[in-house]
Amino acid sequence: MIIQNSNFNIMQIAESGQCFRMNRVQDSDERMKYGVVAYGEYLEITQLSDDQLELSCSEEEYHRLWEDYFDLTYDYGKLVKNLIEGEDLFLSEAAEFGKGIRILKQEPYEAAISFIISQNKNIPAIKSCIEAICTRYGERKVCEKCGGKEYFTFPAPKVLAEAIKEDLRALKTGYRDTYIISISKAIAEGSLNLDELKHISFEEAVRTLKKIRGVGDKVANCIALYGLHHISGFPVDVWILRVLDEIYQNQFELEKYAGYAGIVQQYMFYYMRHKKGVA
DNA sequence: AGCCAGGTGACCG
DNA sequence: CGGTCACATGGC
Repeated sequence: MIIQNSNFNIMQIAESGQCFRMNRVQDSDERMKYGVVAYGEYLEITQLSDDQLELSCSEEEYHRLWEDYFDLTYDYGKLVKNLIEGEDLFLSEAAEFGKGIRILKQEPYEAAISFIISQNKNIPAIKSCIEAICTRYGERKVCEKCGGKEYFTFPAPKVLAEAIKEDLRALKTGYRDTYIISISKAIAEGSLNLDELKHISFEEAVRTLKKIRGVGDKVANCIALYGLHHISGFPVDVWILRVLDEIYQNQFELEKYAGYAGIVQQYMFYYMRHKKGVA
């Protein structure tokens, strides 16, 4: 099916470092086409033009799943316009440059494991590690609508709860192996429920998340932002540190963006990496 | 060949 | 609280 949206650029979303299972797939044309696995399903997205995309799903599946996943009921256009017209030159440029980015609503558990793995790894390494985990522990499925494309779902907590440390190590998790098993066990046995954290305040959610082994302030903010859709989340990684330091001399006023700081952060991250020639 | 990567926990004063 | 250090391992 085809959708219209002038703030939806699939290449920008895929390169924005918020999800790790969205990859470019070859198209007969030179068009940007990406595939993503989420919620046990596989979807291909083709950018037909600046404001038009083709999704490889039925309308039923779109309304049941992907419309929410891509946060398509939120008006990013209004926010982008305000930032572009605002006083802050860097943010104005960043919003203009990344105006097709949206904050995805990923599965909380997948976001948690993904960002626990992300620490001290670069994005390509994170992606290959997660893909290896899905191939080893996920469920194999085939997408008939996509020419019989084979894919692996993200494993359930109870599966990784019973994983062997050495097996995880073989998939390049490094010292994070025990973190992965620990959080998975907590969820599998019911002492931790990530979904519940969607319905409490952002601050309280972060406080709870930071009690998990391997989850510090940065990862907690990532889980809150990308897995719980607490868009007040403002993850500070090495790139955002550079922005805060080099652009704002550590005088950035986060309070100005209260309530949607996570979206601002995403434009900053994407733009700074571009300026430094990484992406 | 080293330094860096969407950091965290432990330990220190 | 703020500073330092080890951690496991691929990317570039």
